[in-house]
Amino acid sequence: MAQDQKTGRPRLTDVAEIAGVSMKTVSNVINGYQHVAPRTRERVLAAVDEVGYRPNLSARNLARGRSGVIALVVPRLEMPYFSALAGRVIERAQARGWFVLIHETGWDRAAERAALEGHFPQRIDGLIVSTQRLSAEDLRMRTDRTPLVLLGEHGYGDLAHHVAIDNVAASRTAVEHLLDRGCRRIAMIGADPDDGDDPRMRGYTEALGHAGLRLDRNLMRRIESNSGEEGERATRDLLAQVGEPPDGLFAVTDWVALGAIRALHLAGLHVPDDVAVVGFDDIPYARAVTPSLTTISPDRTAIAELALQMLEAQLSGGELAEPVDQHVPFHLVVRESTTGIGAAPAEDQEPVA
Amino acid sequence: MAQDQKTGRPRLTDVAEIAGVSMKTVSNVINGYQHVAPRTRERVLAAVDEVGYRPNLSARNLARGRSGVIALVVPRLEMPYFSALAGRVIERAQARGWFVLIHETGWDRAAERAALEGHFPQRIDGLIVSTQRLSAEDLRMRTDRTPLVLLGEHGYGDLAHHVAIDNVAASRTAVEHLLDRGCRRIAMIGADPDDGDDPRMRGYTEALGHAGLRLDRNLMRRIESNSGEEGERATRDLLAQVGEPPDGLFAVTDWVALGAIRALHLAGLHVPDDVAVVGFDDIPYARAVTPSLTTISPDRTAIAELALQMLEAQLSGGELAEPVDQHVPFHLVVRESTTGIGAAPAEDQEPVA
DNA sequence: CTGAAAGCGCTTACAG
DNA sequence: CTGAAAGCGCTTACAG
Repeated sequence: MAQDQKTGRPRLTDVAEIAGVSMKTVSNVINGYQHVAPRTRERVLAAVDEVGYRPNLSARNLARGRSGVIALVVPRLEMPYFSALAGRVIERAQARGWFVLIHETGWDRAAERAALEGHFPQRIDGLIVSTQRLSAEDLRMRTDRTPLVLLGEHGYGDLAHHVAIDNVAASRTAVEHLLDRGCRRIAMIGADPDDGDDPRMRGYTEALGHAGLRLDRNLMRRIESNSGEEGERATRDLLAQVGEPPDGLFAVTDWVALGAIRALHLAGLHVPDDVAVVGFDDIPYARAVTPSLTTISPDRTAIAELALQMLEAQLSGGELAEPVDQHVPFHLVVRESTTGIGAAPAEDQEPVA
Repeated sequence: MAQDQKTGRPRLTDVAEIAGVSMKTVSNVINGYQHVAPRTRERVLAAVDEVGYRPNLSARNLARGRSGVIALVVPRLEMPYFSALAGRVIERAQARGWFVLIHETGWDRAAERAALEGHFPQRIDGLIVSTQRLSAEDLRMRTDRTPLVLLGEHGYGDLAHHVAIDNVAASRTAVEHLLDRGCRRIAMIGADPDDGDDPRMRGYTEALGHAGLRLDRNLMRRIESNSGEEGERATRDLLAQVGEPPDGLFAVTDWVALGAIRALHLAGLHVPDDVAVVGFDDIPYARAVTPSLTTISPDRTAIAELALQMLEAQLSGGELAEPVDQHVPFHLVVRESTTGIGAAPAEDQEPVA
């Protein structure tokens, strides 16, 4: 049997020869095009199986005028939320024969804008950007026409495709859980009380409102960045300034929550007996720390899958080609930081390194 | 100016035309081949700059008979050690125009062996496997000839290329640090006392030996997997069985250390005042938890870079083509779990999500 | 519903 | 040191 000259692997031609059809027909079958006689299709598939044929993606992409590469832009891959997200994006992309070019911006605004303009070391077919600093203006200014999907807290109306959980509902759920546990003085670390557009702030406000509690600005703290250090600082400041400590605390991210817990700890407060804490993101550590962290868990697989579908749609001009804002599911994971140590068992049953 | 028919991007031909040379010459310059007249090279580079030329990797790989893809095989990407490693491998691969196909085995032995045999959804040019369960026999049985580099604790002599830190020296360093802090009853969680080949066990043994301390088998605990849960269980068992608790504890991984700390905590022991703890890996969480974790930090960038170099060498039949076992640097990061809370400040200065 | 042929943008012997 | 030409393995109008 004739084979790939350089690699010894079967080629489309080999399959065609065995099946007794032309290359075009094999191509049609492999790419799932219509109008192939059922019997022909079967013969082709049998031949594919027989020789173990796998398409050469370089050749395919070259012929199609595509690179077969999409870029995923994140602040820093090493951070748990983004590595977990990247894992799912890579997985869903692989299922489509795409590779993912990971690109880190380091939270740099200019780097994020450059990414929007498609400035990558190689040509890409699509772009997924997970970041918070972009403005609507940045999007309007964009000249590059590479298909784009935005992830992250904020949507941009019809300026760009966007996938996220319903952050308002998720925050409300988190705060309602604290209310259910009997908390009445609930602090919020990491949202801007003056930003009416901040979805996590709105969820917090709504939950307290529904419970008939008044907002206490002394219990809300802005932070410079979603870091543990900032969470710790903001919580320490809060404790120093309010007479009576809060009995519940909602942090914008798990990492901020870990910092907040550290501050509570150093102030001699017990979690959750003195202060119950809820985070956001469900990073792997959330279940490994003591106390393990109650948090909002977004469906990352759904985020990745939907983002990839949106890219595909833009490439083919299909249904999802027009910018849309879509929500994916989330759920609250209840752990020790709101129920008490020992009440919920440690969950991490998988070996880890 | 003529351009890529389908994408509008400049091609090699365009550069050649502008520079007034043949495609071959441009190719020589771009690929850094010898014997191009300096003035010709300059003209070509100027033309490359002028049009912003970037090679089409699909075309290059097709012509070269390569896929431009290497596979990275890990148990689970989401686990911090592996995501951090993957980040570095992706980075070093990108620098060479390679893409990384991430492949998860879920700690399944059969999946690991299948990976060794090159069973991937697409053709790959090289294989990096980070896992612990492979045996020398698995390696000898291997029929696939794809260039391979192994990562992880164990080397395999001349059976395969291998990159790692010196695990014996690293463990010794960890335990010596505990000795320096005055610990005399040092527990080891996660090594097999009966496995003389276990490098982390050997480092532990050597350090105690040098200090003139005798080994106490009651202080050594095997675990089923490197999970927090197992670390917690083993530590709880240890505390229940020894009369006097240890004053120091060395865990095979950070995640195991987090579990151990949880057990100590629940037993009413204070870290580090009652028991000082050292982990291994320096996962991002190590610096975020309370107390932050003293640990061994392997140079992951060096691991990734060396692994890529070894793959390149095998592909080109160069110097590193013969299987070698190479070490990369590590260092001890001293944090609160051995020095006390507040003694070392929280380090995470970067915003995280 | 299927075939024959051109073309995607590179690299690489082969010549000079 | 450089050029002209074939070839990598696909896809895709174009014909039938």
